[in-house]
Order: sequence, then structure tokens, then C-alpha cells
Amino acid sequence: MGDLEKAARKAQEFRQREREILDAALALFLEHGEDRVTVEMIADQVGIGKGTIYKHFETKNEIYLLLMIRYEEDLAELFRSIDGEDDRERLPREYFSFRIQQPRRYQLFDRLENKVIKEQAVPELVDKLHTIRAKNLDSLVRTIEQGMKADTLEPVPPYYHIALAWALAHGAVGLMESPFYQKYIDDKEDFTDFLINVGIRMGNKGQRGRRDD
Amino acid sequence: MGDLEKAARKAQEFRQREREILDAALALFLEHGEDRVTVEMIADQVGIGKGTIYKHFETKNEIYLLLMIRYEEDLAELFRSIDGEDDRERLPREYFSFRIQQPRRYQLFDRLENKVIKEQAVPELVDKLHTIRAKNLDSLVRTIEQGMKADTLEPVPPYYHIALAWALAHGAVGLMESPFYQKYIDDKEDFTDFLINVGIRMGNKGQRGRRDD
Amino acid sequence: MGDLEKAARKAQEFRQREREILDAALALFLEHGEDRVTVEMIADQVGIGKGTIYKHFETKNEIYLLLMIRYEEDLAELFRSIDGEDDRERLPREYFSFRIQQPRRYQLFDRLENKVIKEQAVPELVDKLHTIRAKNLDSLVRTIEQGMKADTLEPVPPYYHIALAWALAHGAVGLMESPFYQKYIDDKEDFTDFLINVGIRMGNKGQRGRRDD
Amino acid sequence: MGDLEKAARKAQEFRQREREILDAALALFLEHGEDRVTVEMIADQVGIGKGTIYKHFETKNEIYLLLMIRYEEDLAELFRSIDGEDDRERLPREYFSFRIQQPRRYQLFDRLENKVIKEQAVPELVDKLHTIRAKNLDSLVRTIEQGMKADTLEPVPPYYHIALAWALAHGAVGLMESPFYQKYIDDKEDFTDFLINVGIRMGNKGQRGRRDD
DNA sequence: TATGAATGAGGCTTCATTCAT
DNA sequence: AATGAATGAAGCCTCATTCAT
Repeated sequence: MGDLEKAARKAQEFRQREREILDAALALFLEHGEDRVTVEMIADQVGIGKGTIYKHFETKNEIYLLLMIRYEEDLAELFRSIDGEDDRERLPREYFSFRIQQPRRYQLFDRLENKVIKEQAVPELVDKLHTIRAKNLDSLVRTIEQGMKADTLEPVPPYYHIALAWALAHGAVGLMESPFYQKYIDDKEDFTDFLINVGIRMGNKGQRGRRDD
Repeated sequence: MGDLEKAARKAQEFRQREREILDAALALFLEHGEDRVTVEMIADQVGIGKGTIYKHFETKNEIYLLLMIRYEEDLAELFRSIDGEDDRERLPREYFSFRIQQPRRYQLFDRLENKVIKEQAVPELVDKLHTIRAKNLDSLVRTIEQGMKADTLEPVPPYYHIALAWALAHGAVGLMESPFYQKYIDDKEDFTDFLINVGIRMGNKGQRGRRDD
Repeated sequence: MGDLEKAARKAQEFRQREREILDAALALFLEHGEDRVTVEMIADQVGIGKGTIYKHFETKNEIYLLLMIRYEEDLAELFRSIDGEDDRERLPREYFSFRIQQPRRYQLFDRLENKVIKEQAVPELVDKLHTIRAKNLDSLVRTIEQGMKADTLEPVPPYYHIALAWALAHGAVGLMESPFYQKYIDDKEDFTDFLINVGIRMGNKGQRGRRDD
Repeated sequence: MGDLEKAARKAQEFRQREREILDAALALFLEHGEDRVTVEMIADQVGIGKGTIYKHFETKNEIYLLLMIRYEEDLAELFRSIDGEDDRERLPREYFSFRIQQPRRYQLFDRLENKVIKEQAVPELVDKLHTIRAKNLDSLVRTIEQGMKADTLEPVPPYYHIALAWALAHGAVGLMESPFYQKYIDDKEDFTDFLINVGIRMGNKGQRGRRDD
């Protein structure tokens, strides 16, 4: 095996390790809350030394941000895969589903974002995150504008629709994770279904939000 | 002045100080995030010593919970003041407005609740909080059931409607506070109005969620 | 009632309160250990305010010392009441019994003395304590010297005998309070009896320490 | 040097540091009393940072217990080294000497044990301590039982003899450390000798406790 | 590159003592 | 004299980050 090959493999392994760390961190953050998870716990989970983590990431905050970026990139990937389809409802539906599917994860990211911005930490990565997100948003905006041209959506600024959906999604997540309200929801699946339907058609002209029709 | 009177005044002042501490704590939590606010900062803000705080509250967690309870009691007060009115839409509207009006506060409480429950701290107060909240919920449920009898609401379990509204409110809050999405909303007031309307009529039969009609 | 009488009664009540505080303090120290007992707890137990305690005693250390002095004075009282009797064994026996009877109390005082001396607190009271104790010791020494003249005790320095008895008493107390060794003693009374007998005759010439003869 | 060797050396050094911390802690506890010694003082004494202490021990209480266990293990070691010898008096004598030789240390441990048990701290280590001590006790019990078979000891339950010796040792320690009684003892060595002799023969049949015969 | 021991700033909490009423 | 609210020094412990090997 040549040196080049070796170096490539090494780089490969390094990337792989990075992914492992992020995966472990995410899992632990979700399970215990980011405040109760120490860098050492993450290292243990991956089976490496604490110092090694700092070979990959400068600070714990950077881990936070990379997780969030990864999430947003997955969303971008989803959008790319849908792009070009005819079904105009598909994109918002997928967006909505994606976000609502893993409530705790999104909730975590929301918390992290507020925290990281409050501390003004790692501004470059915050910028990167926002750039990706803006692109994703753009996809949505364009879809919505098409919907408005097709005269199926209320003629309000596009972001009203997005924001509405975002709000509902965000809220639905909060609801389903609320230790208190959880008790009141018997059939989670049915309720999720209900929410998604309302969410998607909420901004439609005419019979908005109607379910099962 | 009699001794009784004196004692009463002292008790009064003690209560007052308690309120001051909670107010200061809330203000600081909202401004810097609860993690960046130390007990000492709260004391400084009120202009008292660190130790004094602990004459009023056993732990920082207790401060968290008392703030949340206060909030929920304000809501209860609101419900009481409305009770007995004819306008069936009034209650949900007020609920929705109340929650959406002070986004950061609610968001803070949501974060705190998750944190406090995760740490299993001050369970008696958590119980108290949930009791009050359950009562508030009851008010809503009853109103909604009346709405369903009056055949203006979709015949799904009442909490579907509440949950929906909760979710939207929660989400709207998250949205309006999101450092990222904020940039996209030009006219906050108009948007809030839009959301509130959608929120209230979302679950209506027929022309749900329609605005200005 | 004249002013004098009133003043006298007041003084009387003041003394009484002082005694109450000391009693309460002792009880609490014995139950929870002096470190876990706050001045506030003592005040609550007596049913007075915390500040009042400081009208009677300058510091918590002073309370410690006054308790110890009271104890030593009780011992002096005991010696006085015996003085003049013929039975030469009576004094040591009473001394030994007195100390061994309330193990935890003595242990507490022992702990306190070390603590207070280490901190060099309230030296006047420490002196007072030692003066009283020296007097008590003197009573013992004289009794022992008489025993030696009567040729019933080993002719070693008198304090050897006292110290021996002290040591055994102290040790017996430690033993009976040791959470560990306690498990090994089935019949406490019988064992105490055994100890006391050994203690008294330990220094005798000839058949020393023999039991039941 | 191989990696294995390196790791071994590191582990070795880690152990060594642990010992250093315990030694420093013990020295400080003995000198100032455990309450006046802060974790930071221990760290300073060793010449390390405060946090490092917590890499080795979870709490200050754990340090207390490990010191006590170490002490008890030394005793066990002593017993092991004697085991099998013919001289039946050797074991109790060594036990007695061991305990009486370092009075302040034992006294410290006695205080610590009571404290730690009152706080119900680190129960696993308390158990471990008691297990070791029970084994040590067993050695003594067996020796004593042999003495009774040989008809040289009073036929009371074996633990009476142990307890007696324990009590005397404990008491002797308390005595020699008592800031008050200390003044009365001129020749410490002679007195210790006196005590040890009494201690060992105290329970003998016949001429018990006689010295130099 | 990987490691993990070491660091120390910083947080929460306790409680003896003071002092204005 | 009695009170108890207020104080703040001081202690224990956590953990992100550094750095020598």
C-alpha cells in the first residue's frame, strides 16, 4: 500500500471518528440533557480519550454547532432529493414531517442555538449554519410562491406560511415532549397525523386544515 | 403602632422582598439565560446579600419553580376573570394571547421545566405547578366541550384543540424568538395577528383558520 | 410588688432562660452532633429568637464551654456530697459511674474540648473549666493517697491510678458508642458492670480487678 | 520503553500521588483537626491543584474513609505477620501497642467514623472498613479463646476481654491527648508502659494487671 | 496523533454573627 | 430585652480545557 493510500485511509478514519464523536454526543445530549453531559462522558462512550475530542473540535460549543449544521444539511439533502417533483405539497409536508419526527432532537438544537448565540460562541459556524438554513428556506419560499401563483395559497408574504408551519412544528414538538401535556395525549400517532394535516393545509385558501377529506 | 401591626408590616415587607427577588431573577434569566445568571447576580440586582436569597428560597431550583407557578397562577387569574362570559371564543383567545404575548418568558419556563424535571428537583413544587395547570386546562376543556355541543368545533377529543393551540402558541413563541427566523419577519404585529387568528379558528368546522372573515 | 422584687424576678427568669438554652443545646448536640446543630435550631427548640441567644452567650463556642463547665460542676457537687464518708472506694466508684453513665455526653464534651482548644476560643472559660476540673482531680488524688497510706494501692504516682480509671472510663464510653463495636456486645448492663468492677479495682494490690468476689 | 511499561509506570505514579494526598490529608487533619482543613489546603500541601484531588477521591468523606481503611489494613498486616507464633500474649500486646502508639491518629479516626456514619456517607466504604475490622477482631477472638482453653483467662465472653482492652486503649489515647490531663503526666513512656501492662493482663485470672512480675 | 492527569475559575449553599426595630 | 432579616466569608464540588508524554 502506498503512502498516499495510507494517508487517505488515515484521513478517512479521522472523519469516521469525528462522526462517531458527534453521534455519541448527540445520543448523550438527548438522553441526559447537554448540561449533564461532560466531554469525558462523550469520550468514554466512543471509547477514546478526552484529549482526542479536542483534536477534532476546539470546544464543546463547536460540537453543538456541528450537530446543528449536520441536522440542517440533512434537511438540505431532503430538499435536494425532492426537487423537481410535481407534487407541490410534497416539500412542505416533508419539511414538516422531518422536523416533527424527532422532537427531542429538534428541541435540543433549539436550546443549543439560543445558548450558543447568547454566548456569541464560534460565530463562523453560526454563520455557516444560518447560511445553510437560509438556502433551505429559499427552497420553501420558492415552492410557496409557485403555490400562490397557482392561486391555492393565501396571498400573504410567503414567510407567513413558512413561519406558521415552523411554529406549529416547533410547538407540536414542544407539546409532545412536555412532561405535563404528554399525559393528555392518548393516541400519539393519531394526534401527530392530525397535526401534520392541519399544518400542511393551514394556509390553504378555502377549506383549510380540514382533515380526512 | 401595635405589635400586631408591626408584625403584619414586617411580613408584608418580607413578601415584598420575595417578589423583588423573583422579579429580578426573572429579568436576569430573560436577559442572560438562566445558566449565566448566578445567585449572586440576582442578589446584586436586588441590592441585597447573597445569603438573603436563601432566607426566601431553599435553592435556585425553587426560584425557577416559583416563577413558573406565578406565571401559571396569572393565567388562572385571567381565566377566573373571564369565567361566566358569553363569548365562547374569548377564553381560548385570551389564553392564546397571554402565552404568545411574552414569548421569551414562556420559552424560559419551558426550558426550566424540562431541566427541573430532569433533575427531579423540588418535586412538591412541580406537583403544585401541575395541579394549577391542570385546573387551567380544565377551564379550557369545558369551554371547548361547550363549543362542540354548539356544533361549531370539530368533534375530536377536546385536548386535540387545546394541544393544537398550545403547539401553535409554543411554536409561534419559538419562532419570534429564534435569532434566525426573526430576520424574516418584517411586521411583527401583523404576523402575530395572523397567528392568533389562525390559532383560534384552526379547529373550527368549515372555514377554519380563515382570517378576517 | 416592689421594683426590687421585679428586678429579682427578671434576673431569675433570665437565668432560667439561660438554663433552657443550654439544655436545649445539649439535647440537640447529643442527637445530631454539634456540627449539624445551628444556633437557629437551638433557638427554635427553646421557642425564642435567634438573636436572644446572643443576649445570653457571646458565641456558639461559649455555649460549648458552659455546657462543659456545668458538667464538671455537677461532678464537683457529687464529690462534695460524698466528702467525709468512710468508704474509700466510694469516690472513685462514683466518679467512674458518673462518667460512664452518660457516654454520649462525655464523648461530646471530649470532642468539644479538643475543638475549642484548637481554635483557642474563649480562653477565660477554658481556664475556668480547667480550674474546676483540677479541684475535682484533687479530691481524687487525696483519696488515692489515703489508699496508699493504708497500703491497699500500688505505690505509683497517684495520677497513674486516676489516669488509668479515666482512660478506662473514656474508653468504655467510646466503646459503647462505637457504631461498630456495639454490635458485639449482647448484654450491655452486664458488661458495664464488668467494666466498672475492673475499673475500680484495677489499681489494687494483689487480686486486682477481680469480679464478684 | 514499551507502551505497556509506560502505562504501568503511569498507574504507579497515580497510586503514588494518591498516597501523597492521603498522607498530606492525615498530617493536616492531625495538626489542625479535620474541620479546619479544607480540600484546598490538602492540595496546597501536596503541591497540586484542588481539582486533582477530585480525580482521586469523590468527596472529602471518601478521604476520611480511605484513611481509616488504611489504618485498619495496617492492623490486619500486623496480625498476619504475627500469626502462627507461639507466644499467646504477643497478639493482644501488639494490638494494644499499635493502637496506643499513635493516639491522635486513632482519636481522629474515631471522630471521623462517628461523623461519617451520622451523615450516612459513602456506605460502601463504611462496609468495607467494618469488614476488615471484623476480620481483625476475629484474630483476636481466636487468640483469646485459646487463652481460655489454656485456662489463663477469665471465662467471660471473649469480646469482654477485647472490649476491655479496646476501652482502655481508647481511653489511654484520649487521656494522653487530653489537653488537660496531659499536664499531669510527667513520664509519658513509663506511664504508657504501665498502661500496656495493665491492659494485657487485666483480664487474666489470678494476679491480674500486676506490673513487673 | 492519542492520552488522561492536572488545572482553577466559578457555582451553589451554609451558618455564625450583627443590628435595626 | 427580644427579634429575625440580613450578611458574606468560606467550603465543597464540577468540568471545560490544557499540556506533557
